[in-house]
Amino acid sequence: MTTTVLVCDDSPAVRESFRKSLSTLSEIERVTAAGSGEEVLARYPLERPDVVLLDVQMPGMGGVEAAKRLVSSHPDATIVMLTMGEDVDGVSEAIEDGARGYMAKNVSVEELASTMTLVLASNAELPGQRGEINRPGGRPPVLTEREQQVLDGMSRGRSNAEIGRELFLSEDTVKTHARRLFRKLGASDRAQAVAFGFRWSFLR
Amino acid sequence: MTTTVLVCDDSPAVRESFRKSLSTLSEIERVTAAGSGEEVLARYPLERPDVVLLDVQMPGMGGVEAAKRLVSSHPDATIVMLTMGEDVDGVSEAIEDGARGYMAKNVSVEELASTMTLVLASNAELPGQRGEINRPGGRPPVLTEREQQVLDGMSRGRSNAEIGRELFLSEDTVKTHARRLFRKLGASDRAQAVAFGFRWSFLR
DNA sequence: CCTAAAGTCACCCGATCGAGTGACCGATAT
DNA sequence: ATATCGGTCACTCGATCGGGTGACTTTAGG
Repeated sequence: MTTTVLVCDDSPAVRESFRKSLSTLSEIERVTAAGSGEEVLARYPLERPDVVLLDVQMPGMGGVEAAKRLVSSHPDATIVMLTMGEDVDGVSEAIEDGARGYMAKNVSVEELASTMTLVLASNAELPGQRGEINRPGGRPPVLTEREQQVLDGMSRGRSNAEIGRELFLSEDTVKTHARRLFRKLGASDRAQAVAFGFRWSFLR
Repeated sequence: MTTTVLVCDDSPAVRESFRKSLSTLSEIERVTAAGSGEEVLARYPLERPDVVLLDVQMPGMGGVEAAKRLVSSHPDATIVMLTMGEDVDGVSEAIEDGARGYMAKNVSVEELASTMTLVLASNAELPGQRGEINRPGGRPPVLTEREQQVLDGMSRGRSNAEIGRELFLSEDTVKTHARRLFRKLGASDRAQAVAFGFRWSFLR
């Protein structure tokens, strides 16, 4: 399954503890560790772990803030909060912001295993394969020929004017198709449109 | 193999003739037809045929000009020029511009078959799989962590300022990483950078 | 029959981008 | 010992982008 986990806690002891426990689980392929919320935000896009275990209380950016920012930049991130026990308020806030669950730091290996299984199972409700996960929700949008041609031009680094020249259209017309394309894909700019184009297999 | 061919000739009779002949070849999956150079340029990005058969002499945009424009926008296109026999000058010009070969319009089915086999075989010298073909030449560039993070942000539709906020960097710093990223990928803007990101598997 | 969708083109406007340049720092390589 | 590379930040400038709006036409659908 190549399941990877990113553990974040300011205490090296806790990180090592989780790393060791997680390594004993057969479904976990790789475990990496971070010591701060900032580090999590920096590493997430590089490692793209399947699950992030995030301590609630940390110096600097707390786990709740880190969860919030992580969710806003990566809505598909799977986050499980770690708590010592008494910060119920922070946990519930993080869960409202998108964390999938919580767990006490002093869990047994058995509890850890069942929690991870549960979280990964709920992941399995999603399309499943990596690459499917990044797809925006809902059914694939239907693009017109023009929209596909414009998207294709964008992916080749062409400006709207250049695309117009290639397709024998005015730049303004290209912009109209581009605007409709963005709406259909839910993209905010051409870079994101190209990304969605690949994820929906409009581009190769 | 799902090999597809796009035939372009201003004469419907010639188009139909090639369509029929090509259909008898087992390695050809699908044949589509166009009646002008403009149509070829418009349809290519939509159909992405494996081979384009292009008549040299056509009203409006000639086959040579069409080949030139097609190659400039799609360097990986495989083009075979079709000639009645006397336009050697145009054929050689098209070949210099990127066409893979030429063929007389009155070829027998056997000659057609051997030419297609040859062209498809020389295609096989390339990486092979669709999706590999679109990769820029050379070895995959080595991106730094920052460059990957910036690329990731771009694929999510973030502006440079937003990426800066996510990574705790100034917008100017993000722009510097973006510029270096473009250089390494050979991209002219963020949309193309994202496209290359997917093709090099930096993005998913 | 009329509406909706797609295609075409135009004008305005503020935000963003990308190029170019220069600079300082630390680590690594030569 | 010095050069290179990656990371950081700043400033300028012209080009491009994306939003908003409106309008005309054709085709398809209800």
